[in-house]
Amino acid sequence: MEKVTVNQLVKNAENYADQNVTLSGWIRNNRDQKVFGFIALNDGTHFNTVQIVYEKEFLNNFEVVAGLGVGSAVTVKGRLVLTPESRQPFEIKAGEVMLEGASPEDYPIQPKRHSREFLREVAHLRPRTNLFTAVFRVRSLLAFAIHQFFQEKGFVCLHAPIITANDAEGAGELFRVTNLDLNNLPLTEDAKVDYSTDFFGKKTNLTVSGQLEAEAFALAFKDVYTFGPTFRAENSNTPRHAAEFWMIEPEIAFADLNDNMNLAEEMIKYLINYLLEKAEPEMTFFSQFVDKGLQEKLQNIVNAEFARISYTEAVEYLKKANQKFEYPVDWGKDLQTEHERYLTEKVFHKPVFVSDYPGGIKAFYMRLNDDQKTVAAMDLLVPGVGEIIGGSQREEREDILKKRMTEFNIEPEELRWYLDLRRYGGVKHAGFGLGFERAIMYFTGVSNIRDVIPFPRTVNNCEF
RNA sequence: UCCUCAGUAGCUCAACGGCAGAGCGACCGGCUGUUAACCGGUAGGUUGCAGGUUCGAAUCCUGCCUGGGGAGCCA
Repeated sequence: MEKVTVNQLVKNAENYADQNVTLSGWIRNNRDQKVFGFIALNDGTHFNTVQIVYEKEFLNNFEVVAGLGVGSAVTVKGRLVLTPESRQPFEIKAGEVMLEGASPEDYPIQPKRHSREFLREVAHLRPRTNLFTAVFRVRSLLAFAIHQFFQEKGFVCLHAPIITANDAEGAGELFRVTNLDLNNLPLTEDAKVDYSTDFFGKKTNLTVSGQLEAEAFALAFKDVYTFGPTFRAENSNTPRHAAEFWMIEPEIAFADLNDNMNLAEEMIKYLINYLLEKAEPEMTFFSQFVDKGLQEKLQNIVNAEFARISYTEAVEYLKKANQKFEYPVDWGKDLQTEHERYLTEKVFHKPVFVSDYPGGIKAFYMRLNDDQKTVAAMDLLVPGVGEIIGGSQREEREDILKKRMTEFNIEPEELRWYLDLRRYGGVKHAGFGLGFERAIMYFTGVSNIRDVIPFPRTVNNCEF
């Protein structure tokens, strides 16, 4: 008898009609009556469950099976029957139901709606629910799609270091990496911690970005990307921030900000198309129960051209908006969340690139424009989630870069190797960072980052 | 970190100064096609923690803890 998965059955039910099959999975729901019952079985290979029909007449352990609780693992042998008249296209008439692992009555997941907050407390069990089975399959598919997109275009993937001594990026608070005895710290003569005796002989931390390393590789391979974990020790308490998250950071040489935006737009559309095609049941589920009409919205985004405006134009839009903002709009000040939301949700109703921000509010490595006031930066804002991409053309002129570093209180000698990239065959290049989780949120409609990370790490929370 | 709302049965919530309740889930029973099944019954509580006000506190006050939402930081 053939061992099959739910995925195989759903996709080729006709081929298995009236055949005997064996499948193993977990019980999502079990409804018994006097002499027969129904099990909704999910084996993890497909979003759907398969209905198992069991009858007292054909089972030697009917009472045991009828008493099996939600969450129990079973192996079922039975005949596949097409049921085109019923709600499900086919079902399994069980000849044998073998218990693999029982699930007692205190199993926390019930056949009913649970709050996201409760399910976060049972993060080890929540992948067995409809919502999370869908979210995490999409996360897996999306990770693959990202590699496929860049590999198809000939990009080289590099694994940027996770431990780094770069202390000069200014991208937020850092997690210190050390193996010093914290209860007995070695001190220097002036009573500071003596890092020279630490593992690396210097102060080190977890990476906040692989960009600087990616630039080095872009100036060898031309087009590269990183895809890895990133760590920020910010005390951020929002549905969009986590202490550990993943980023995709492409970096392209002989390219400017416009090439950069073209790449970002092409990538977003590729990823959406991939999900609409490869995650049909999951996307339909999100569209029905998480974010009404999601599929149609995403389809529209694929067909639309993303809006592109400069920061200066954005400020003009905001100033003539007949809407009261809590924070005043003024050229030179950073855009607030309410401003970004207005632009993408009220003005354009689609993703919008905002580019060429004032130099004072952006990072030191962004290329100074000819106006001497703005830098070649770009953010991609999307409805609902806000900023999912931040990028720029990098400053390739060593003298200007040095000057910018000084303005940001960064000692150029600390990033000697980074300046070398400009000294030896330096060319114009650009790149961006895509927040992987924010992309998942945008594509699924799930509004809290804690619900798109298997075991999320946030302030005061490192369970599991 | 700041602002704001909430914490009552396993889950979702009601009771808002006077006997702590419902729906769902669980358990027991019934039901010959159910599908978040249905019908009947049973069990289940230190009302987040500590203190205070009151004859009396889930309810009012203070502090703390935890969670949600908003803001900042950003991806």
